Amino acid sequence: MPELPEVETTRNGLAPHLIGARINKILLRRPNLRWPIPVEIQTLNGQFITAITRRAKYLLMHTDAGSALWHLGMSGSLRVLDADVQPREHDHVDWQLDSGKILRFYDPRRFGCLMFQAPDTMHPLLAALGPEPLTELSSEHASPNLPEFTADYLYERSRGRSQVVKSFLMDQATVVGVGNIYVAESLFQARVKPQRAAGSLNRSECTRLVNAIQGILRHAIARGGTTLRDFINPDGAPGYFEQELFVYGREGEPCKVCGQPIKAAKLGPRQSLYCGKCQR
DNA sequence: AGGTAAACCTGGACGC
DNA sequence: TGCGTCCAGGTTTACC
Repeated sequence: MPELPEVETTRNGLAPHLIGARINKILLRRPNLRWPIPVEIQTLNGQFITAITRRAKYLLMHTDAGSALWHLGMSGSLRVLDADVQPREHDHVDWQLDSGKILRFYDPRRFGCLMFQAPDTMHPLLAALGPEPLTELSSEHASPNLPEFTADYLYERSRGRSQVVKSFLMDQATVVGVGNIYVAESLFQARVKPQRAAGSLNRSECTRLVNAIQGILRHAIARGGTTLRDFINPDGAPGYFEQELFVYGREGEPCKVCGQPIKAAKLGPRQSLYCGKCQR
């Protein structure tokens, strides 16, 4: 489901409810999501949540005794509810808080995860991630020696790569947070065809791509993310960015810039939407 | 080492 | 109405 803007929207919605709250009980309705939920997660019982941060598409909830590391996968969502709200099917995890609220994780496809990160360590899942695209939102959990996400960085990193630029940008080792929606929108705005080889990008195209990725992610965050199917923020509101999509989900519809029908191609296993006239 | 395919899951949309 | 097929916002793992 969620790309960086949806995870950031979730973080923004959760923070006022969670920061300073005490975790009274962690209820697991099943032992595993994508992976087994480690028993150490119960270390967080009785702890106070001191901060909630995001690294790539992961959310981290911190306490003095360690941190919870969440990923929402394709269909996961986190909401804060009154404690008497009955769980639905696929409501897999509840945290009961001293405020009388519960933090509830819902994830039908179970591609999400809940892991434990010990104090002053970095979970292996975070180790190979590339730079954050938005410097103003870069978390302190990124390795200090990561490069900045700039046109120079993108240009140098793409040299010699035969991989299509769309897959290259979705690779979380290149830049984090960009998934299938926002890569399509960014490539459109930068006027770059998704099937181009990454190594064929010139400096000016790298500049356009960095600007497009940053601008679109910022704009989507300001809109509360994109709601397709069932994304809602922790307070139950949808995102409003889908009204501003130029190519994603618009196969056959006229390009909002030139009027040509939007095309679809399979790149790797995934659908890629683009305009054959505007993107070169 | 880089690149690709398969794997993990469920639910909804579609065609017959 | 029912069943089979395909598709979906992600990422790891196993292979060439």
